[in-house]
Amino acid sequence: MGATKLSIHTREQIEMAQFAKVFAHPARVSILQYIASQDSCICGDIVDKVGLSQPTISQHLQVINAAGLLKGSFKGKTICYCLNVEKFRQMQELFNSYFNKTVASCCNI
Amino acid sequence: MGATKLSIHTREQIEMAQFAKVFAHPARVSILQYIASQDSCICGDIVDKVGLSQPTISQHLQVINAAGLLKGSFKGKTICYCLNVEKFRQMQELFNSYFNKTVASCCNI
DNA sequence: CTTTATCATCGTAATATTGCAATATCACTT
DNA sequence: AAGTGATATTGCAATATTACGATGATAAAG
Repeated sequence: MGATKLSIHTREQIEMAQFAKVFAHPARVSILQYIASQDSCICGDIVDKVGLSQPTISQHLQVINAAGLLKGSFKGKTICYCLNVEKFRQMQELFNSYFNKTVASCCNI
Repeated sequence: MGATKLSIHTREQIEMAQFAKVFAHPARVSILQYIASQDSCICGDIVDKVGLSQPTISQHLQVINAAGLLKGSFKGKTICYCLNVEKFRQMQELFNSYFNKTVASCCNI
């Protein structure tokens, strides 16, 4: 065993986990910060900025992209990585909604 | 090789990742929802509710606890797992702050 | 003091993640 | 067509995570 049991969880719980996984590594937190901080979505600079090798950055970008949080043109010499702001906002809503629901009632010891 | 490089990241990025890791597994999302939904912080029922073995639930609880999100009396027959609402709110603030900062400026393609 | 119920811990197997070197790909230039 | 620069893919080693059975610890009940 070692693989996550998905069948016992709800679609919402799995979705939360998938989004959270994006931020569950400091490199990806850093990458997203950098992408958003640049008006002109520079790409290869992420490698220099974050301090990991190019293949490793590429791998992290795939994880972020798989969650639908990236947007832009992915072909050509200079690839433009942009934030998918719409998706990002949706995710923010999901987190906030979950957080607010969770903080509902609790025994106060 | 396998372990996360921590030295190249900021304290904030690492903190974000640590909190996000809590929600990066559907079982922990489910556990937190359950704990918060019960006024009386019942404990062993989590095992029945979530559908994983008792040791596995215990392991997940440790991860949540390590992030400081749990509170209560941890001794005796009936252990009372409660949400650390204060810490939870702090975390929510951290996420919201990060999200809002990140959605700042981006090329619009 | 023994039993019982409730959790935690240990040990272990299966799988996933992280990171990099080497290599491939792909578009543009010359 | 060959070269160049930028990114993706592959393959591998090291480590982390997930899950569970077995066992240990502890408090309440008998």
